[in-house]
Parts: sequence; C-alpha cells; structure tokens
Amino acid sequence: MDQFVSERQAHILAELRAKGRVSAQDLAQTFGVSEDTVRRDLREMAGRGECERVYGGALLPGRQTVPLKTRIAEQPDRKVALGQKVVESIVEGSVVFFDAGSTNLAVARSLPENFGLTAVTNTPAIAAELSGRPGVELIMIGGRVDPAVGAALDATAIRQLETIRPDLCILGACGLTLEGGLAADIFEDAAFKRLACAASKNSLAAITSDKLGLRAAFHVHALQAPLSLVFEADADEALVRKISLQGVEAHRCGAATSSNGKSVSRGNTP
Amino acid sequence: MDQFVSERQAHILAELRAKGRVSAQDLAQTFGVSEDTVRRDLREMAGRGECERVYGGALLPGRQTVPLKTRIAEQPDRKVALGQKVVESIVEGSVVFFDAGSTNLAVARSLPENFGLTAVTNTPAIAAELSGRPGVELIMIGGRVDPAVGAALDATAIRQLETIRPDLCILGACGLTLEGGLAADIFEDAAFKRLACAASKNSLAAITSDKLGLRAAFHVHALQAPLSLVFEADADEALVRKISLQGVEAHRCGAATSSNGKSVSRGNTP
DNA sequence: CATAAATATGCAATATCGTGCAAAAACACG
DNA sequence: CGTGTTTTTGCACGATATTGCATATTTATG
Repeated sequence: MDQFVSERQAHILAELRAKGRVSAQDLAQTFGVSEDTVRRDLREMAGRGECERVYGGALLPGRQTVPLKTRIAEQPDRKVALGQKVVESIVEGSVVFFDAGSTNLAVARSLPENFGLTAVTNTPAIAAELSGRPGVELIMIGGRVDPAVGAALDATAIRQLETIRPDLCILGACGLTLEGGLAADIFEDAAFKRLACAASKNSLAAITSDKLGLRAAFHVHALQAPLSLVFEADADEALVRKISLQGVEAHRCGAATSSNGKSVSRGNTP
Repeated sequence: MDQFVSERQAHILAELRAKGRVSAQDLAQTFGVSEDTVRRDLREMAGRGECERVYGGALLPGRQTVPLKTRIAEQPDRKVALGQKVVESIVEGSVVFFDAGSTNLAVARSLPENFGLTAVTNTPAIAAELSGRPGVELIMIGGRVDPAVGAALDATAIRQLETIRPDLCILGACGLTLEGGLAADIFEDAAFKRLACAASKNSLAAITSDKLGLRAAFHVHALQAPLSLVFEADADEALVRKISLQGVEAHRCGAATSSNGKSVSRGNTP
C-alpha cells in the first residue's frame, strides 16, 4: 500500500481547510487512486462532520454551498513541465540537494505525493514546500539567508554542507553558454553552488529557455560530466546538440500544453 | 535469534518517530521476520500507547502529521488577532527567535511590511514566510527537520542555536497549566524550546485558548520571569489573573477583528 | 428535454488482520 | 543434566478492509 487511509483523509482535510474546497477528480489524481476511493473517503468524512459533500467534491461544513464547478485555473506553467521532467531523473531513495531558484521550487512541487527521498536544501521556500511530506526526509542547511538569493550561503551553511555527500545536486542557474557553462549572477551563490556540485556524485540543472545563451558573471559548472541538463520544449535545437557533443547528458521536456490533466494542485505560495 | 524483541520494538519506535509512519510490510522486510511478528509488535506497542494502529502499518498516536503550512489555515481569524498582538511586543531592530508552531507562523505573517528585525528560526515554513522581506535579516537554523514538529531539532540545530543570543524568544506551546507552566507534546521539541529560552534575554508565548489548562508531557518553561504571555480575548479571566500574580507579564488581545464573531465552532455538524 | 458528468451500489480481486496452533528456543528449577 | 514451562515465531485459515470496475441512478446545465 502506498499510503494509509487515515493519512489520505488527513491530507484531504488539510487541503480542505487550506483551500476551503476540494475536487474529487483532483484528489484522485493527487493520490493516485480512483475517484471512487476519494468519494468513499469524502462520504466517510462527511459522516464525521469533517466536510460537506457537494456535487464534484466537498466543502468545509457550515459554509454556503458554492457550486464547485469553477475549476481552479491551474495553468500548466512552463516551470511545472520542466519540474516534472526533472523529477523523472530523481532516483527514489537517493539523497538530493536542492539548490536555490524558482525552477527548483517547481521541481520540489512536482515531486509525487509519496516520493521517498532525503532532501537537502539551503532554501527556506523549498524546505517549507517539502516539510511534512510523507516519505521525505528533510535536512535544512542553516545560516544567514542571503536576501538576494533567498538561501543560506554563509560560512555556517558551507560548514554544514561539507558534512553531506548528496547523490544528486539539482542546480539552479542564472545563465548557460556553450563556452562558459553554467553561471550565476551573485558571487556567494556561485561559490556555494560549486561546493554543492563538488560534494555531489551527479549534478543536474533545469534550464528555462530564457537562460539559454545568457552569460552570467560567476562560473558554476563547465559543460562536462558529471552533469545533466533538462531543457524546455522550445530550446534551441542546435545549441542543445552542441552541448550534447560535449559529453553532457541533455534531456528535453515535452511541450507544456494542457493536453495532460496533470494539474497537481499543491503549491500555495505565488 | 538475530535481535531481541525489545530491540526490535525500540527500532520500530525510532523509525516511527523519525518518519511519522511505519508500514508492516517494510518493517518485516527490514528485520527479516514475518509480517505476523511485526503486527504483534505493533499491536503490543499500540496497547502501550506508543503508536496508533492503522490498516497496513501504524502512525504516531494522536497528532496527525499535517503540514504546518496548512495548520495555519485552520483558525485564521483568531490566530491573526493573536499574531498582531504579539507583534506589538517586538522591539524593532532586535534579534528574535521564532519557535515552531502554527501560531508563530501567524506572528511572522503579522509582521508589518517593513518591520526591521533579525529573525532566527528553525522552522522552514516561518523562514519561507520571512524570506525576502525587506528589513528582515533572516538566520535559518539548519538540521534534520522533525516531521512531527516541522522544525529542525537535532544536534546540528542545537549547535547552531548555541552561537546565537536572541533578545526575544517567541515560544510555541502545546499546553499551559498554572502548576506545570508551558509544556510541549514532543520530547525533542521541548528540549529545543528550553535551550532557546535559556539563550534568549526574554521569552514570549502566544497562547490560544484551546491550550489553556492543557497539560502536555514535557516541560518547557515555568510561569516565572523572564516570560510574557499573550492570551486571546476569551481566555479565562481568573486563570490569567492568577498567572499575572506569579510575576509573568500577561497581555490579552482584543476580539477578532473580522465581522463574524462566531467563526470558531468545534465539531459542528450541519 | 437531452446530454454529459458525477454519484451510489453491488461485486470481485487483493491485501491485511486476528486467532489458533505447533515447532523451536529460552528459561526455571530440581 | 533432565524436564516442564514460558516465550517467541511462523504458518494456516477464516474474517475484515480496501480498492477498482461495471452498472444503474442522480445531478447539473444548456
């Protein structure tokens, strides 16, 4: 069994209290069970007075019966598509360092509900996202949080990082060029990224197309193994091919069209 | 025999405390015994109240491991009112430690936009809330994040905390009694809170009324200076007065600002 | 009213549970 | 050392829980 019944219902209740409403379809998708199972949960919870059943899902009890028809407009952000592609490269049970960056926050969000891994991060936003997830062992790197980066980069953080040897380092990057490789805009950030890469067995960076060809000031990682890159669907074909020729594993994620109904409605920070 | 029974059960308990959940199948695999044996262990442990039996395994008793970020949403109005009252006690420019707890997350949310302070916290959700705020210098306490508490409590965290002397420690609490003072439900959590108090010049705890009179297992702070308490509007008048007589500064916050005064009803069945 | 979506119900497949029982090991005791 | 007792463990078997599918029914909406 992937998840205990009471755990699933607790998550439904949490989602319900956070958002005020839940959709049976989304819940089924989120937990990887059939809608029938979700409906049975909702019926049971309604019997305990934890929610009020409505057509399409459930609401908090005592509230007005807002027709749940208004589906949450989960626009399949480009970052979500990229994040899901990155998740495919993560081996279940491994130790993964999450570098700072909004793309990496999307990666954390894209982790399936019960994905088992040890997550290490110096970024509060990512830690908050992963905190409380069943299956995730979370290690927070402490220190002064650099306001420009939103992550701990100081000596304390470096000392703590040195005690950890991740299997995979998921890098954020501010720019990628064929000659310069991965680079960052902020000196301390780049230094920390280099250390994280050096400590890890493998490194992986998700590159949004707007970073392609951008030359950032401080070097992070050359285009050479051990490094994997994940590009968006519209990335420059020629450039990607050239990068592959340097011995760097390059993946490309599918188009971010809304053809698949994989709208995982978990995140709650803009 | 490969392992004594009590050893195995202790190991199960450790796993349970670490992950918040155990699966009978996994445990049988881990220890190389049959699932029947594991089930017998779990049944016995449940009899002692060490775990809560569920179909497929066991969970930590009582508390549900609901992500902290959703716990905040449970009683928004009251928590916000309490948070705003606590903020009034924070001196601009001081160094403030934010303990774990949904109430303290509300305090962090209630900080005015440009409030200047140095915030120290071991709770990812609070760090994420304060990260990026202009005026806030954020220090993150790192370490393994206890899933039941949602904060770093381990040796790494303690070592890092020892390097900091906050002006104010904003405590979370699971229970408050006249005789026992502030107490917490989880041992490691209580130990960390005690250290945080000891390191800080002053301590302050926001007490939701549902915690009043509740006796939690592990002592955190006696009702004596240096300690301030902030109560809700509907807190027991007599109890608050008795607490004041012990030399503890007691504040009371006004009624919830929202128009609906009846937003809190426990176990309401429509 | 027509249609599509969501729901309830029954049913079968699978997983898990509890109990009784026997074998093996550890133990108590003479 | 020998013997009876207790503890632990695995296995068998019936009971129970969970889940997905099929089907009939209800609901929302144009």
